[in-house]
Amino acid sequence: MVKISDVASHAGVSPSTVSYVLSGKRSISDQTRRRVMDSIRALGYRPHAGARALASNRSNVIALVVPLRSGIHVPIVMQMVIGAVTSARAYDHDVLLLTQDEGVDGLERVAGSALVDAILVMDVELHDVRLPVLRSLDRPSVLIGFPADPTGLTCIDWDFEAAGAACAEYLADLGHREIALIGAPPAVYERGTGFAERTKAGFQRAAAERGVHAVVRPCDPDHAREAADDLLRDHPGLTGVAVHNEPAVEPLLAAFRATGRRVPDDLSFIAIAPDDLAERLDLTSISIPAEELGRRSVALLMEKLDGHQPPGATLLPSRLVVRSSTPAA
Amino acid sequence: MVKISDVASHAGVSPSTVSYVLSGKRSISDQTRRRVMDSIRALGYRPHAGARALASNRSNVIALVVPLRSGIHVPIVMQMVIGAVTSARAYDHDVLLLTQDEGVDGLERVAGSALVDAILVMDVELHDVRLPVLRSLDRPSVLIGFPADPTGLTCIDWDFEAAGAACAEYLADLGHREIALIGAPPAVYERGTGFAERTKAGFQRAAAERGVHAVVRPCDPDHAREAADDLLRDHPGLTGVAVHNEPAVEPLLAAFRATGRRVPDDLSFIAIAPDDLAERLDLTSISIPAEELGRRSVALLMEKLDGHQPPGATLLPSRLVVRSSTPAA
DNA sequence: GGCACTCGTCGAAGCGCTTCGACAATTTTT
DNA sequence: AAAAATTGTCGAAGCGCTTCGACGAGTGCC
Repeated sequence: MVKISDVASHAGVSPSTVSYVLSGKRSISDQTRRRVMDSIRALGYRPHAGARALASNRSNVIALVVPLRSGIHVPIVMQMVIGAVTSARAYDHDVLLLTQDEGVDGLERVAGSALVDAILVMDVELHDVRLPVLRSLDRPSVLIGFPADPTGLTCIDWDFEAAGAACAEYLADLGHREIALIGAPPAVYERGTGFAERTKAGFQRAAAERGVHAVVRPCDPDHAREAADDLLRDHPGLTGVAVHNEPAVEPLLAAFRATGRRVPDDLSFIAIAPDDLAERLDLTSISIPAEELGRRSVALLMEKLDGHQPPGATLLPSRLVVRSSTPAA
Repeated sequence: MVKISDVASHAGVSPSTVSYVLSGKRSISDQTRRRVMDSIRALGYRPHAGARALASNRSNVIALVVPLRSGIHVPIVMQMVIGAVTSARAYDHDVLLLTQDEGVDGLERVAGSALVDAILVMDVELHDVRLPVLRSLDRPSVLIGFPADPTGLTCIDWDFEAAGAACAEYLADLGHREIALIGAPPAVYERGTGFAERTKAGFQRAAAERGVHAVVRPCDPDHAREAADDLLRDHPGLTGVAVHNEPAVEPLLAAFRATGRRVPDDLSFIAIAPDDLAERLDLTSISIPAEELGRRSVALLMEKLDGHQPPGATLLPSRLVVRSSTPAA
């Protein structure tokens, strides 16, 4: 293994000079810098990560805690992971993967042993047991999702309130007077992940502002037909539907079509869903930028590592993409 | 931060003794061990990962390279990842996530800097550019998937040959005389990932052995209807179908039903697919144990880290689960 | 009773890097 | 022209751990 002292001899300087060339923490003459860089390349030198971590008290690794629960949409998680890893690399950091079932111990382990410099937690719940630990840890963290009490924490999430509102506004602008939001399965509302409630609130607020009649109904993907039938029975004038429930999107489309409604002629259909799904089905949608969320969360983490204090709450706007499940404006 | 010398003073022993208690590399009296363990708990001591890596030349971290390509089934990847991470933790190791687009440089970086002790590569292709690097690296690696030339490498994958054969045999045993394997999109065969070919080979071999007429047809999920129509037109006597193409499973089912065939009465349908999909659609299937593949690959890696030489090739058997898309035996 | 072992523990060296203080040489300020 | 500040480099200390050799105390054997 080639070490820093090898590079130093080869370049005719001291090891500390090599270190300063690499870190840029002290000024180095151009000539010296070039000689050192040449030696590094010539010898194929790579700093030893452990030695570096020991001496600098920085591992340049962040932990990423991924959810395991069923009911989450795996491709979205994966996109966020990809975004986070890619972004971390851009900041010259690596990503250590933790699963949620390592729980509180896992966090304490990787933080306590200085394996990682910071922690990114995906899929935070309203009353997450990890919150107190994250607050007490000596390493910065960023949460994806908002807990009930985000005091002292840095959180980021999609702006579901705005997404819900955008659905209602768009449907209202199309001239619909009676619209519905079909949401997550009842269990999700009960677990209180928060996002389902926020979409609903936005939808209802915007509908009220526009003077449009709005109903909200949870929906289990396995009972899409039932949901569609119920809605149409109770609200015969229903002509605009927003769906915030990925697995239920296709069943719901099928269910509405089965009642004889044509989309978009008789029914405007808009989905809050990732782009790939919406594209495949050619649905007007509120896109959920998963990869960007991964990237942005890492950016926040890096700010904290740099000693800055980013805003405690970040809401990522989504944008409405018109496709063919709503009439052309 | 509490360090090993703090524990040592607290327990009234030398630091080296604490280290030996932790590593078990020298015998320690029960009494001393207990005192040391008590001090560790009392002080909340955690060995510094970097210091440990530096002194022991072992980071206790393995790299996991995940694929990014489109066309791979994300939930399966995630399951393998989960299996790998969980298993690694059982061996007291952590997992560093690399994306495939870090490529060769990424491997050299994490290996060269001693960030990781070993490397697990998912989704290896027939003529993968990373193969020479992996061979030349000074750290052990395990590949998930088989390249054209696996010399000097340790590889593991599902046994698709056996899966294909099992399909043909099962269909033959049910009495079908004319059967079909509907495979991956043409592009997959062209890329030469190998697994598609192996399934096909097993299917054809077993069919020949049973004296059953077998056809194989690639299939793009977006053209399922076409595939079904073609097959039925060219082979009117077709009564047994195996599908090795997850996204196409549902479209194909729909397509066959649209032709008037009832499953399983007129047509036996068997899928090579992960359990969750097969369960949801209640299909007889060859299950693909993704999480187990993750676990087993880590087990192989650990063997190599222990200085053993595991077999160069491991094929993971899959098992046939009868559900209601084939007639009860 | 002496010799050869084993057992349990300790001290010290060293893993490869960063960083602090020092210092000579140069540049800027007065 | 002298004093002060800046620049570029070096040496040495030290980050927290593992591991090697040493050694005293106990054990078994002839």
